[in-house]
Amino acid sequence: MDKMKERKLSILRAIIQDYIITAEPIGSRTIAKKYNLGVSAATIRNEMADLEEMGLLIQPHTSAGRVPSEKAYRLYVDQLMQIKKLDEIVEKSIRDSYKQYVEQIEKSIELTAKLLAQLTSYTSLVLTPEIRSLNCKLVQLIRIQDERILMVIITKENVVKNHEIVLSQSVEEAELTKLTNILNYFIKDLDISMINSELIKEIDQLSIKENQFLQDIISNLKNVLLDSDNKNTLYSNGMTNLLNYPEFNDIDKVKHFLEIFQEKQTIAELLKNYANGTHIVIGNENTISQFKDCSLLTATYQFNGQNLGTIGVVGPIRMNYDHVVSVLAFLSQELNKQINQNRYSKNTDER
Amino acid sequence: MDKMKERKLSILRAIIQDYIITAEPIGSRTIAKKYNLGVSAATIRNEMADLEEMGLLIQPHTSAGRVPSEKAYRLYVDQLMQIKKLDEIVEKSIRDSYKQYVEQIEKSIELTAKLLAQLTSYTSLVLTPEIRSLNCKLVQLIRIQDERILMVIITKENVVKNHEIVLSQSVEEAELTKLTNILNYFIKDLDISMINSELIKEIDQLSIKENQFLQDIISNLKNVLLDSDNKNTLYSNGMTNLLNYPEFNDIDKVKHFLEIFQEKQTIAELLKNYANGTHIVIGNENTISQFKDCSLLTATYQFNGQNLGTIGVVGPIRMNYDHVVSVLAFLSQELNKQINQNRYSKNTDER
DNA sequence: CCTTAGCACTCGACCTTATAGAGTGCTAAC
DNA sequence: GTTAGCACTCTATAAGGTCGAGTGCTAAGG
Repeated sequence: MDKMKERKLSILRAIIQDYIITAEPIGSRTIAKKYNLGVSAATIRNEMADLEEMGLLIQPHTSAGRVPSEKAYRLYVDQLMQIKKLDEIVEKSIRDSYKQYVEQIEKSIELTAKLLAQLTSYTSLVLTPEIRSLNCKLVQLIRIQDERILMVIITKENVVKNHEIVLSQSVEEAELTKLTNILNYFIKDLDISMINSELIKEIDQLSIKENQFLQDIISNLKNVLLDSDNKNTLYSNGMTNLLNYPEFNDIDKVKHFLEIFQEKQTIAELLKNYANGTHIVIGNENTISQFKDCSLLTATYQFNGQNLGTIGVVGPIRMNYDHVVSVLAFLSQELNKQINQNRYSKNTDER
Repeated sequence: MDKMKERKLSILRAIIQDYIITAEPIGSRTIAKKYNLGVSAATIRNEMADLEEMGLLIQPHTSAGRVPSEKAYRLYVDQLMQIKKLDEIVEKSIRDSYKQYVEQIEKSIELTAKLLAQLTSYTSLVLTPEIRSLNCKLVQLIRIQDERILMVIITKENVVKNHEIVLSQSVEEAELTKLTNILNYFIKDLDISMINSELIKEIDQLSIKENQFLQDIISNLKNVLLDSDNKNTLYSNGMTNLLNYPEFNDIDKVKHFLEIFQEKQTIAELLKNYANGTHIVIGNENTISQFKDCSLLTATYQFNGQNLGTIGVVGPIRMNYDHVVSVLAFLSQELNKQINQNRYSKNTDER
């Protein structure tokens, strides 16, 4: 009984692996010949009929071979696949490419998107850290012109964010310096959630005008940190990679798929649902209609143990899951190293 | 003689305008019926034969109608087309959308890309200002950590640019403030080309350490202003729009076309060739192979009379030239207003 | 001499039909 | 339980046929 089941699984695995490569329905003969399972095509045929009954295989039509169902892929990724380590040479070359961007988070993240697409031949999705999840290290106010000022926010993770503010009245250079100092005195190392009205009260001893400025600025700061416009952005690469796969031979499908990439915010929102651990989302398990014909694999990267963002790959359901999982694991690990190295040294021990 | 030529041109215009809409070879009957030229199909047939001999029309095969050649489009845009003003209502709604981003150059430019794509149903290309062409108003140095500092550059046009610098040794807060002041004293209102070694000599009276910092910073500043990595970036919108047109029904064409959009720098370089006035580049007149099947229309936007960047539209050769020209003209004009308004008021009168 | 109606001709688009072959399910023998 | 054999199914591909839009040419008319 168990042995039989074993054989069924072997056959299923063979079919899936073959289909991932060929994208064409697999017949019993093919399996019997290519994979040495020690049984004849007829036996395999019987097993395949069983597997079909179990909802794991689908026959496009009577006289065609069989194709794995989404349920089969689910089974495959949960139980059947064996993840291999990446090639040493590949790993080395990846590490080398990261080296050129040491300490440059943004660049490293962008690179990750490029590498993901290159290494998998699918489409990569990489979410940048959401600034609300970070901790302010420093806020600098710079006078642009009259009542327009630039607010530069630097987080502990050394992520930099600019934001222009228009105040209700003109501000002088000296005043701004003072405001910057006050702001930093209170804000330094604070979590966003602690920047609240109490803070404003604490600084009531300032002149009315300065107080007004500060309120303006703080409300802007909160907006930057919390608002939609400044949410995490998405890097994506290799959109055209998918056009190489026969499942995207249909122009309408391509259009439907590419359109979602015009609205990157939607994808960003989606990825945020997978903000911890790794996920494999197959076909109709996807909530976004554009991804119903695709599979999405995700992993995350961290700073100081805290999740910063999600990296992922979209491809056809007939995806090389083993390989993508390896690539994601390795890249997320390298990106972690890249972000975390040397950062504990001085300023970030307290908390 | 001249009258005959007149009729030929009318027929050609009719064919082109019809083909722009239908994308199908036009027969003599169609022209005779749809466009009241007062002559019979037979006459038109004769004229069409002439036009073909002149290289202005092409017959896909013997028993098909005729299609305009690229030469015909060239003639059309040079002599035949009549540009109409945009609809008042449309113009108003465009102006309204700009209003939300008053004084925010970057946002306004992004909006322009979006509007261009929406209004034309083609793909838009919008180049941001190249910072080298701008004039520094202010440079602010912010200490991130140890020897890492952030350089924020603000130009007269209020374009903001960040750049991280790693110095050869650690720097203190106070030192950095001093350096910022020195830098600004010299740099203010200077054209990039004037930030040179002479400047460095002028400040030789500083301590060796500070001098070293300053040299580091200035060389970095020059890099930002001149280097490839900081060249103008490209906004693009409506890439999928083109998939609606029958000339892009071929997956391979789509792939070929979309691939160039992965390498935006190439397109940016291309657009820089059209940095003044308006241009219409038809089909094989394009230097980029990906655009050989397309036409590219460009215009520019200015600050204080100086060209800042290029805006453009790519679409099928069978493009609605009249309309695109109108849209480009209007948007470039509105973008100009948006950028130039209120900016002369205070700081930018000298020069 | 230019214009136009008439007509035979051309050729791709599309539909129909025929054929080949991959793959199946079933049966009977091992 | 496994396997060889075989009739059957169904798609993909090719081949042939028809239709119609559009042409070029000719000859008649203003």
